[in-house]
Formats: sequence, structure tokens, C-alpha cells
Amino acid sequence: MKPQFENPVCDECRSRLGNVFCALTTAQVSEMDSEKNCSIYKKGQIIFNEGNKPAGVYCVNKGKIKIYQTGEEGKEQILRLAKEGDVLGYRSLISGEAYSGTAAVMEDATVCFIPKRTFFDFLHTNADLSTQMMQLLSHDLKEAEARLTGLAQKPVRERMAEALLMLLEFYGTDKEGAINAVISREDIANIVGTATETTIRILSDFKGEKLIDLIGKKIKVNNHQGLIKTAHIYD
Amino acid sequence: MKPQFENPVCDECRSRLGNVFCALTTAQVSEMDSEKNCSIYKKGQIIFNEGNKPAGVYCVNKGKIKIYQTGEEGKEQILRLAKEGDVLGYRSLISGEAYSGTAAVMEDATVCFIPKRTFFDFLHTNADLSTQMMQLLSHDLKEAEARLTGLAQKPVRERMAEALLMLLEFYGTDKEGAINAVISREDIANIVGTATETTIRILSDFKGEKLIDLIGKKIKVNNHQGLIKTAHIYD
DNA sequence: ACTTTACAATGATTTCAATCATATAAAAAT
DNA sequence: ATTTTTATATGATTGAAATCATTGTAAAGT
Repeated sequence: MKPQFENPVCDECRSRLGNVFCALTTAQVSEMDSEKNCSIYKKGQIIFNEGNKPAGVYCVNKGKIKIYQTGEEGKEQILRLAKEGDVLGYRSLISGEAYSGTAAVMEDATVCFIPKRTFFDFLHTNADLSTQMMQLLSHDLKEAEARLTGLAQKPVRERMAEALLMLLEFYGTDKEGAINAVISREDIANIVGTATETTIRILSDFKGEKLIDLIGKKIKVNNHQGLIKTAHIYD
Repeated sequence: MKPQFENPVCDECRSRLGNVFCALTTAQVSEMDSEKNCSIYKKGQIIFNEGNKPAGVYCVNKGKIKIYQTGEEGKEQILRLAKEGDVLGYRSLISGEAYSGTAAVMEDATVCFIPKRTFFDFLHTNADLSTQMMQLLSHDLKEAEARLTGLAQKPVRERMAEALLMLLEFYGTDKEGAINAVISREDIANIVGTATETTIRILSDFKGEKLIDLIGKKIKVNNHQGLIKTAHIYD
């Protein structure tokens, strides 16, 4: 039996490369279709909050989301970004703990919720999905460890160059060739792990060095190779 | 058929709480016994090297091991510590990449090697082990993210207090009540993400504040609550 | 259009921690 | 035992980046 309402956005999701749910069987896909619950979130809204117990996982259909931890004086450290096709909230669900971070919407988003029961049912019956999840977690862990080392050893300037390259890679470019995301200087600072003023200064430096262009809020990478050199990435 | 040589150390390993291999069936345990390969490593020896392709996972029977990444000027960033019962090298093996870190022996160790084929065979046929591995990876990821935020937001002093509490928790205490590990100031610095001199100074400060005692190379935590307060941990 | 609010840009100052420099103590090697 | 090496300790100096302070600019609300 088909679900009452088809959701073409979710079909899109499944077809996207890299989403763990590609491992689902046809039967599981239709089960997910009937169990999932899609919602629309506006910019600034919270999808889940640090400290809350997860009730399932989220799959992003559309929009841009940041996952961050809040430090002592309310300063955010952005741990990860998510866009269409990305899955959210699996780490806490799997380890059975409260969320260790908060997910907030940066650009209006459509997000599907898959209940815990359904997700674990899939995990237990589908070895491919388990493998996918392990690989996803392994990838996340590698990323986190690399950032950890960078944060401990690299100066802000290098980390900033690295972050810009990451943002370019992650969001791609719009028709003007700028990074396809409207992201505040404060958010960039909270990715890099620095102060907002420092971010503004370094971006301004990079502009002066013709590495980037600042078009309104948007950032255009002019000299990709130059940024790589600045980031001290040689591999 | 029983393996030619029993290894009581491995039995010990399996009985230890927290080891993912607890999920193995009796048949798998004996398969592992016949496939595994135990070696003795001396202090300073390398178990695996950043950049090399993993051929299996390692299980520590005895000894103390550090996993670190090497930064630009050869500075180590310690990502994780391992002691008896801990498993090593699964992250890279699962994601099918080269090791992102180096494992070096801090105190003489006995380590078993389980070949890739055997490990993946277990993973594919034992759902419990898959679950265990997912939980282990999730835990590692949580740790790494928490450290990331700390590194970005907390001053060295707080991170140092946190690191001492972690070392105490991880290694426990010896008969004198000191942290049960001989760990150099440089290694502590490479855990905290600071300079060796800064580590020495802060440890000396902590001693002055009666938070810790320095008995030779060993560190004894005198005022646990004080360290928690210094680390700004309130949960 | 105007007011309010939020974000970006820049300058001035301070501070935390790295680096440089040297001394002392403990291991390791001869 | 004595030299060499390695680790710890402490002082002096520098420097990168945070913080404080102010102005400019764009966006949102009235």
C-alpha cells in the first residue's frame, strides 16, 4: 500500500549520493515514508536542543543548518553544518544519550523526522545501513580529530583559510561564483574558533591579498590555490 | 579444535567491561583466538603510523599507548589514550582510509592484532558487534567534539585541570594515591594542546594551590573538587 | 521616511600563552 | 663514577589574538 501523500522531496533525498538511507530496501523506504514526519523550519528556529533526549533522527530536505555547542559565556562552537540530504541527530540516538549539541536553522529548511523505533528497526535488520552508519560516524570522527589538531596547532589565519575552503566545498558556488550560503561573520568565527572581530579582520586581509572578494555578505574565492597555500595544506 | 597455545591474557581482555569484543559468540571467540597475533612492544615503539593503510585492528592486553597526529613542526597532538582492554585502529579500518594518527607505546605493552578479514567477518555476521562499534564510535565522536569546543573556548588552565581529571579517571591511582601512569610533561602538553613550559608552570601553580602533589614524575590529585571547580565543570 | 536593531568594519589596548634563554635535576650511556 | 643526554623548572620577552570601544552600514520594523 502506498502512503497517502507522496513526498517528491524525500525521493530526491534518497537518490542523493552519500545519504546513509540509500542502503534501505524498497520495503523499508515505504515504511519510512509512512513513519516519517516532515516539518518546515524558519531561519533561527531550533530543531533540537543540547541536553534533550533524542526521539529519532532528522533528514534535511532543504535548507541550511548548524550544529553547535554552547560554551560558558554563551559562545557557540559550530561542530558541523548540514544541508539537503544530510542526516542529523544520529550520534546521540546511537549512544543513547542526550543531545550534545543544538541544531539551529541558518536558512529556511524542510526537515523530516524519523522516529527512534523505525530507525533502530532498520539498523537491526539491515546490515548495509549499519555499515553506512559506522562509516558516517568514522568520517565524522576523523573530521573532528583533524579540526582538534588544527585548533591546537594552527594559527587563526590558517584555520580561516581552511574554513573558507570547507565552506566552498560544502555549499558550492552561486551564479556569481560566490560561496552559495549567507553566513554571518559570527558564525564563521564560531566555526574557526575565534572572535568575530578577528574573523572580519582576516577576511579583510584576504580581500586585500586578492584571495577572496567580499560581495555584500557573500564571499567569493578568487584564488583557490592561494587559499590552499595559506591554509598550509599540501596533500 | 582448540588453538595450540592458550592465551590467558586475551581471556582477561574479553571479560573486561567495555570491550566491544564482548559481543562475540563463543565460536567467534575461538576463531579470533586462532587468527589473532600477539606482540610485545617496548616503550617508544610505534604500533601503526599516520598515513599507513590498516590491515586489521589492535587489542591492547597490557601497557599504555597514545594515539596522536603530527602537526607542521612535528608537534604531536594526542587524540586518544589506550590501556589494557582498549581496541585501536578501528576508525581507519571502517572508513577504509589510511591511519589518520600514529599509535606509540608509552609504557611497555602487549598488543594483539586481529586481521581485517576476521574483523569484518565478525562485523557482518554479528549485529551486536556492529551495535557495539557504532556506540564506540559515537562515544569517541562525542569526546572529540567536547574537546574541540573546550580547545576553542577554554583557557589553558581550565583545560589542564580537565586533563588531569581525565587522566585520573582513565588510569586510576597507584598505592600512593597518585595517577597510575608515568606521563611526561610534554605528553600532557600534547593532550591539553599547549606548550610544555606552560604545562610545567600550571602544574606548579596547581601544586602551590594544594590541588595536586608532584611526587617525582607522578601526579597526585589532592583536591578533586578543587580541580573540578578549576576546570569549570558543573554537571 | 524614519527609527530601531542587527551586523560589519576598524582602531586602541590588554592579556594570555608561546617562544626564547638558561639553569637545574634526573636518567641513560660510556 | 663520570659524561652525555633528556626532562623539568623558572625567568624574560615577544607576539598573536581577545577584548574593549567606536563608527559605519545594511536590514527590519514602525
